[in-house]
Amino acid sequence: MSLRDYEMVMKSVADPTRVRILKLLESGEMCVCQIVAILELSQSTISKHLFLLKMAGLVKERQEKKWVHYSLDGSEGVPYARKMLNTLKGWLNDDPVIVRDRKREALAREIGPAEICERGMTLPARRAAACCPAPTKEAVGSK
Amino acid sequence: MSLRDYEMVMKSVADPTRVRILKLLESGEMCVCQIVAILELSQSTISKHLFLLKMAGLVKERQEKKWVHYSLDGSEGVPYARKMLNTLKGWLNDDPVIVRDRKREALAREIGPAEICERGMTLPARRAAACCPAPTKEAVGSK
DNA sequence: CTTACATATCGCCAGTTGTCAATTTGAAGG
DNA sequence: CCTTCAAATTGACAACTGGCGATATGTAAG
Repeated sequence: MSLRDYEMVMKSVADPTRVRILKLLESGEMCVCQIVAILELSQSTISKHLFLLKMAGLVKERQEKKWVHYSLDGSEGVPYARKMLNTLKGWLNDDPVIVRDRKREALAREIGPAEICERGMTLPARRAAACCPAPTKEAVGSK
Repeated sequence: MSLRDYEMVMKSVADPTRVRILKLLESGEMCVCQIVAILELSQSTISKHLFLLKMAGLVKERQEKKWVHYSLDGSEGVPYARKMLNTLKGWLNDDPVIVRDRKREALAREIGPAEICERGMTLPARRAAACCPAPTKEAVGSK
């Protein structure tokens, strides 16, 4: 609750990659492999960032089967983290990078961790608009 | 208003030295030499930090005679800065480092920029509690 | 016990950051 | 014009940071 804690929280949220992760988790918990696939950074890099976010009290983890799911924390006892998570929810929502991440996030949530891991932690091309067995429409040319 | 601006503001407030400066300015504008004297860092270091804070929209400057006075900015148009300055006002007020700075700040405001600069940007010893000629003994243990 | 696999950790490298000493800038006064 | 002096700028250097590949860890399955 002193300068040290403050610094850890603020340095955590000041990094662009970490804030991207936090923005992803705003809509619910997420598997490590999903985050890797969305952000297109190496698995070790994401893992390190998640560790720092956890240390700062910004995220917490939950293990299920062989996947680890992260979600926003901001519990009592970490007032700086709590406040910043809340503030962040109203920020950056129309930033181009965040918007792009959100599109990939939607895709990642659709297909789930299992398939993402099978694909080597990648998303299936960039068909955010229309996809594989496009049931009714042939809206392929949109964007 | 995008990730870039966000990053500049957040990295600015994440640094311990810069947050100490911001906390000093909460009680009013302050001359560069006063900040140097209070924080006991080199003049060039303080100057660089002030530059970064200014770039982020967190402080503004005002020239008077041969001194430059800095004060909190947080005007419209820099929403991140504005919000963070406000949030900061409620934070760190009982942190030991900040408390110590505040004591030295009081002294620096008493004697003013002119005398501080004459003294080579230093404060007259630490008589915040009791000092040099320690007149009576009872005031020492107040803390 | 061994294999497979998702995640964590380690070691390394390049780029950034915070600090200081030294110098430059620029305004006020002689 | 020249001096003075507060503040800004520059250059150097050590420390820290964010990225990656390689390896270790731990869990689930065979």
